[in-house]
Amino acid sequence: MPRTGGEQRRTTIVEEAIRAFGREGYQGASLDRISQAVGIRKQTLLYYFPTKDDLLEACLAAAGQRVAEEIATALEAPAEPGARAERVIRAVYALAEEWPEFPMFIREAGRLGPNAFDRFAGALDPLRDRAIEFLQAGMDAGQIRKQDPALLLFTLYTAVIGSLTEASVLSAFVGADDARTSLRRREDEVVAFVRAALRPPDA
Amino acid sequence: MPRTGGEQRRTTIVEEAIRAFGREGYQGASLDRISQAVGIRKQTLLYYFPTKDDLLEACLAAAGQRVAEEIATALEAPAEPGARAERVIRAVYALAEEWPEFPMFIREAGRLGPNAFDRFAGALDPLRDRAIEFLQAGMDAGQIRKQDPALLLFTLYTAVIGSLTEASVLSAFVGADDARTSLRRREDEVVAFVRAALRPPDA
DNA sequence: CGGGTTGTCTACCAGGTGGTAGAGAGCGCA
DNA sequence: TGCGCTCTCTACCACCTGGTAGACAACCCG
Repeated sequence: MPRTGGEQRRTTIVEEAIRAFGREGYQGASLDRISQAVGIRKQTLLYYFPTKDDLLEACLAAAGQRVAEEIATALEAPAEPGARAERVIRAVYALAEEWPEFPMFIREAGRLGPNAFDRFAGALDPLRDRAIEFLQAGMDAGQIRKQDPALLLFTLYTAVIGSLTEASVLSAFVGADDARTSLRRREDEVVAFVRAALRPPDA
Repeated sequence: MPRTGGEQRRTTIVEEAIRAFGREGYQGASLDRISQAVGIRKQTLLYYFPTKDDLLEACLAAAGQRVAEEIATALEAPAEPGARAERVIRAVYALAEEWPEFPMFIREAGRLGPNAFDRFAGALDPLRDRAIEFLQAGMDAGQIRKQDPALLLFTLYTAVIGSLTEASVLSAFVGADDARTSLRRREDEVVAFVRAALRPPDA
């Protein structure tokens, strides 16, 4: 009954939907449960987003925009390649700490096929181009191990997202050891891993 | 009508179910479509696996066993740490080439929570222990960058599985460039990445 | 005050889901 | 031959899914 009104409601729905899609997957999440989490009826949700796919679209766009903002902020200060990569990773981890389902949702976006992922990655296109140029420059200057910069970026992406989303695997690997499975430990680990992987052979 | 009989049918169903679960996710895959792919009615499938969860269980066990075999074979010959890691990665990639839905299914196992993943990883427990001992020994001998071996193994896992399963992401990063997105290219990339990440700082 | 727009609801539906009940066909074995 | 077991099927069900239709209420603006 209470009328919250337009834009606020939309963003609340999108946030809750990202949580649900991240936790249960796109197919697994139901409009009924999402709307219940928001505190409205399913038909109210369908008033804002006429189909489930429309809702997904809005989530992808919102997530892409949010991630792009965080990364852009992290890249503001200039730095040496390794430090720059580290700053981006830590920004993504900070986002994941504040919003645990976020990385899972991004992974789900990848799972849903290129179309879905493009809708997410649209906002990140300029950042990707910057990253590739930057990696290439680092390689030319001998600061980064030489190889295809786009593929390197891809592998970096998978390592970071994987370390954020494969919590079940982690607990199977090291046991339910809180001190070792904590986000902070994983963050430091993946930062060290990436720094080592970027290092040129003679450094 | 044709009676194929017991064990053969079971394995056929499990193979097809792994494909379906990998492609569409556990929730997204339906017993109806799986049985149709096998060429039987849903109720015949339910005769072999009384519930969908029973079917999942069988898939997890079969997948774990298969992966354990491949890795064990790849580890038969002794080798220097980097080469050993490379051999394991190439073995997993060979399996993925022969059976594309396989890595996706493994990732889905991780997504379904620790319980599900443990059922998959049970067969891999001894290998994990071997891997950790091996990494530790390599660190002690100065052949591998020093850090928590269990966490390192986890990060290696995420990098390899990620590079195998995030195909949509890859095409968004480098475009639909077949030559660059090919399995072979990704394989070489991730091998180089891992070798670099394992290298000790002074090598 | 009054009419239109915006927002939220109840009621309902067709189709797909995992799962049950039980009939019958083919087989091995006495 | 005939009994019993294994296997596969048809028929069915309760439930949940995404989505439609339309009533009704609150707000803004003249």
